[in-house]
Amino acid sequence: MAETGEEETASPEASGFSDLSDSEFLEFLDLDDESSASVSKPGPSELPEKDGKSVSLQNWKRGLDVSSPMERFHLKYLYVTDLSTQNWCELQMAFEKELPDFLTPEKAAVLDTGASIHLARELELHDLVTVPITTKEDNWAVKFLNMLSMIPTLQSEGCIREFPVFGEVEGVFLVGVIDELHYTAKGELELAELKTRRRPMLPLEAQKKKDCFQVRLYKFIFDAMVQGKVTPEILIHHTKLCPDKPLGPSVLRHARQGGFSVKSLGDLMELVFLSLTLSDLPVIDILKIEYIHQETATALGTEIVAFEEKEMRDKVQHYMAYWMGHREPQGVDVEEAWKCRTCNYADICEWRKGSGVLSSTMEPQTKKAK
DNA sequence: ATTGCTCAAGGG
Repeated sequence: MAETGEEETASPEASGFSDLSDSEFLEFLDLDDESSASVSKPGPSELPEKDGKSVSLQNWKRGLDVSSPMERFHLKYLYVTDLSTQNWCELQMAFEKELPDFLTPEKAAVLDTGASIHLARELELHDLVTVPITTKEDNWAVKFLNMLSMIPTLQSEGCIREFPVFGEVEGVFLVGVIDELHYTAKGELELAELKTRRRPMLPLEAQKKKDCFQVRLYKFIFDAMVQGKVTPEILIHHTKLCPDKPLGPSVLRHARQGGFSVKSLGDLMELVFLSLTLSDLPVIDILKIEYIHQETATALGTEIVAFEEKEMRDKVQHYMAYWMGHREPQGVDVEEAWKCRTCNYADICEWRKGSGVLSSTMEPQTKKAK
């Protein structure tokens, strides 16, 4: 299985030895956080609100007019986990998108351990090969090549891990990765999502809710893909990929080694589309979440999740209304205010002050005029 | 140039 490795082409003096060998195994995935230091924040802080008149003088160049979060954050698409984070707390997710996140070391360590466990599981099934890439086209090409190698495995009822999914949902393009797909003894296609936990305890209800939402969304997107609803045109429209842009040499080499004679990204997209729709892949029958303890790998619990498409779609629609700029972001309900205790943005968040608890107790007798 | 723009999930 191929894994993309970023290559610095921007700095001319580093052109010599920056290549990663394309057969390098990924032994350490520790991403250096130093790159986040150079994030330039497009200051959304100083928008002059003026007097409410529509600022729609069409030829004002800069986006002074109101824009959706998708535009403000310069997003062409969202990750599935963006929406599950949004399920946890919409405001926290919004803060994370606009401020470079400052994870505490403890939190980072838990995430890191989780990532390692997931990587170890993936390595049980196949080796990883690093393919140097320089463009987003290369990156998607590698993703497609991985899919092309996994689909036949799935078709012959094998087990695959880290399967990419993408598609348009409620007008917004979503990109994600399914942990694992396999068939049960009864021949049903089962999605298995692994969640590792720092403490050997069952997850709280709020955690389960979020995880259930995540796997339902995966099924929704995967099903749409095998049903031919996700076309190359839709993909290109949202991602602005250039199907004719030449692919990097390492990607082309990797494709050839995989037995795919493709010249362009467009070729690959067609191939993936055909493979997805002509392989007789079923929709996902069963959604399963497994919780295990990080340190001991002890099983903590297994959830079989009902699809409940209607509820899931209503939720997505509500979330997308935020992303499209149709409504303001919301914080958690009072009964979930405990989430704020571990939130990095609690001190700059205005939600708790303005919501429920106070406003109801602060107007005691104004209504009792009889 | 008026310039540009994404590896997803990782856990609570």
